[in-house]
Amino acid sequence: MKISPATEKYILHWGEMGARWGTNRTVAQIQALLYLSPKPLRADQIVDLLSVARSNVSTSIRELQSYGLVHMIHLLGDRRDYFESIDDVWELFRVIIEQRKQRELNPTLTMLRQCVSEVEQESQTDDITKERIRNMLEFIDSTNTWYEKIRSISTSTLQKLMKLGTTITKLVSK
Amino acid sequence: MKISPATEKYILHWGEMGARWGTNRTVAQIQALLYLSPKPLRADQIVDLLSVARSNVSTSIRELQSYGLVHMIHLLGDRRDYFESIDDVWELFRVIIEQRKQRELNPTLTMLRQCVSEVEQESQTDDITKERIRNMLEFIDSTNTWYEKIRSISTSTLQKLMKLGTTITKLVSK
DNA sequence: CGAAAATTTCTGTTTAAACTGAATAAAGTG
DNA sequence: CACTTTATTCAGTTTAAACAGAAATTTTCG
Repeated sequence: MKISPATEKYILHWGEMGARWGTNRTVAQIQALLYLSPKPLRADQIVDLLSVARSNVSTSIRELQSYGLVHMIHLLGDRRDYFESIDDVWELFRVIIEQRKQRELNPTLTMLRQCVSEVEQESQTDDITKERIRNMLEFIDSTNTWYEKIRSISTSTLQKLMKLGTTITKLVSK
Repeated sequence: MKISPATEKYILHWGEMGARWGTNRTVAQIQALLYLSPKPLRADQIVDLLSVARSNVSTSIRELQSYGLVHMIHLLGDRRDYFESIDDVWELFRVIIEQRKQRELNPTLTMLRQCVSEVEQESQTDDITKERIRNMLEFIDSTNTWYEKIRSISTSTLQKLMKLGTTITKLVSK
């Protein structure tokens, strides 16, 4: 089992991108590797393929599992853990959206609600500032409900929606 | 000029969140401060309000300007630079979307297209792997065109769209 | 129950980015 | 055209996260 040039390029790029999102390079590389792999992989195989420490693989996989992007499976007569990534890109998308909601939107919503209520008491705070906080709350709130809707939409509907384009605009604008 | 408890909470939270996205704490804090500020601020005021080094403010503002989130303005008879953030949340959203497209989607699209073409030559690569790369390309491609559409939609239409909910689903599913 | 295999936890090291303060440069002003 | 104010660049320091390797733990099986 070896990594081909094209798959290596994919994995390396994914690793760089992972750093832009919340995670680190190794976590993203492992996800990419598992996504591309036609069969589930063991931790020691990942160690060989990506040349990272066994301990690093262990913690990275845990992180991926906590995101719900990677699952552990077992084979009969083999007590070692095997791992596979979600392979449906639209399902991947849904899971990531859900995670971002949990880790970013929800805490921000809580904070903004507190700010809106606290800032009302503050006579020293400018009205414009108060309104901006309210506006941001309203926006994040919209984003939040949007996320919730996305999650519940079927893949085929999602596909159609994203490709629909400005057709939708006409339906809404009037 | 001072920061109130509620606005401080906002700024600190925003700083933490910024770290989850591409940027660092200070950059995000400055954006939050400028967003909340009813008047444009000078770099030295930001230094005082956030207690960071002058040089740090300089580089952070440059980053924010490069994103298109913050603009420099001048007042008559005052040669110092003043800065203000985009204050319309929907416009903020549009600008951020555009940036993410530029910095993440476009390079990834390029990489994926290369991978798809290169992987065809690779007889050692499993068909499943090849298909997964194609699927990812198709997905990122959809996301890309979706981004482009979002950018061109007016704020009021966007607001309606996001609040619409599953009504849309019915229109599409048949 | 003890040995072997497999995995996780822990500690110390490495690495990369963020940040500061000083030095430099640029832009007005008297 | 010196002098002051303001802004940027640069070099070194700090900080935080990623990572490796060793130690410890857990699991499985004879």
